Amino acid sequence: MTEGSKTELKNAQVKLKIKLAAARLFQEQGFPATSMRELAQKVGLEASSLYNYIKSKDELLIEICTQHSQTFMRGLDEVLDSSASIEQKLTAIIEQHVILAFNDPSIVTVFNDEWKHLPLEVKSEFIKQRKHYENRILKLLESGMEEGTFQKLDPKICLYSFLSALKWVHYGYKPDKLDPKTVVKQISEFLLKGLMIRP
Amino acid sequence: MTEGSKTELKNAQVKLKIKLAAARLFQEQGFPATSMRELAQKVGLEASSLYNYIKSKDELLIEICTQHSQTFMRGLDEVLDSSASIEQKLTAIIEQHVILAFNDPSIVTVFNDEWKHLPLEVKSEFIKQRKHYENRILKLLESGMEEGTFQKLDPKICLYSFLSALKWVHYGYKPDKLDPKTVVKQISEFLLKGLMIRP
DNA sequence: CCTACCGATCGGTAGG
DNA sequence: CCTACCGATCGGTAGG
Repeated sequence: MTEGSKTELKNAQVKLKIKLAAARLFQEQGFPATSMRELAQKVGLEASSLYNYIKSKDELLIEICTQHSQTFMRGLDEVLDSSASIEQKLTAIIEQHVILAFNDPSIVTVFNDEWKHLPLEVKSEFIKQRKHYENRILKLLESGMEEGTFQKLDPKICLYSFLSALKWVHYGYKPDKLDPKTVVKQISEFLLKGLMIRP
Repeated sequence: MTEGSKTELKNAQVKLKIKLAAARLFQEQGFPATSMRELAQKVGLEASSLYNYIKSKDELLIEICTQHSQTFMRGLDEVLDSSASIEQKLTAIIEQHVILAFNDPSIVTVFNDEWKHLPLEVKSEFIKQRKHYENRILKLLESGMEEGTFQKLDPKICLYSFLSALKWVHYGYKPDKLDPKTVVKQISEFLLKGLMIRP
């Protein structure tokens, strides 16, 4: 390993540290309300020194959002390409969301709430990706309705309600120390079988 | 009617106009990213003139959030005090959320997403109110489980999933021109009976 | 309701 | 990696 690549490695580590601190601040205060001075303080640098590791404040948001977007996409590929039943696939999608929300709550929050502050160009690409992601799950719901596994309801309303229902795990109020596995099981039961008791 | 009260009436109208424009901007860009210059332009004034009608930028956010909080609370009182069955009460809560989201999407979005920018004092009161609101619905879920209407699941997970599932109606992507009544019916079916078909 | 303006803070750069 | 600093913009006020 040359001296040069060692430096690059170190730089990448510092950049990662900056990115994680940024995710936490963006989560707590939102992207526009977070200043580079504040971020610098969190990682023990002066504001101007940050620019040795990153290009701009925007870059941080872009990398957080797009990396997470790719993680989601890859996870969805894996689930949909499997030979599992439709019901199993849907449970796997729930599991994927919950585990990501447990592991990286800050990043998931930024991904969910702060994408609207992306620069215009990147934002429209982000929306396109998300639309694509949603459409693939929509197809899954529709085929489940066709094959008689799922109730015949408005697929889009189901889709949005389904995805929204998963969007609380990453927030502060984790119910009393529940482990991810239990949460997955309970949410799956709630979404697949409904609140009302079965006759 | 005196001249003075006429002026007050006019002032109140302008203030309302400012508040609605603010809600729309806060929704689109978030509270910190919205400038008073921008808001002034939307209502056809100079930035400094806004301060004849409002005290501060914070005041706008405070009034939007607390007014909506009170609307929610009053609606919940009405539902819970009625003699309806638990199932009917839950449907009525869904209906309340959906109708508010259809009528005032901007205000609902600000209420949901921008409350974290409230001044510290007001914010903790806001969180307290919301907690109270959540607890009353939690009790409803728990009593439904006890009396055998609802599945016995973790009540808090149900509560959060239930409330989250209602949080997409106010966003841009209204599925193709659906009317509120249909949305209420579909969401209720989805949440109460679940995705899987009944045996 | 506007013009003129304030101090503070922003993201980011130059230069070393 | 820091000191020193830039132009731009912020929320808000004075005074009329």
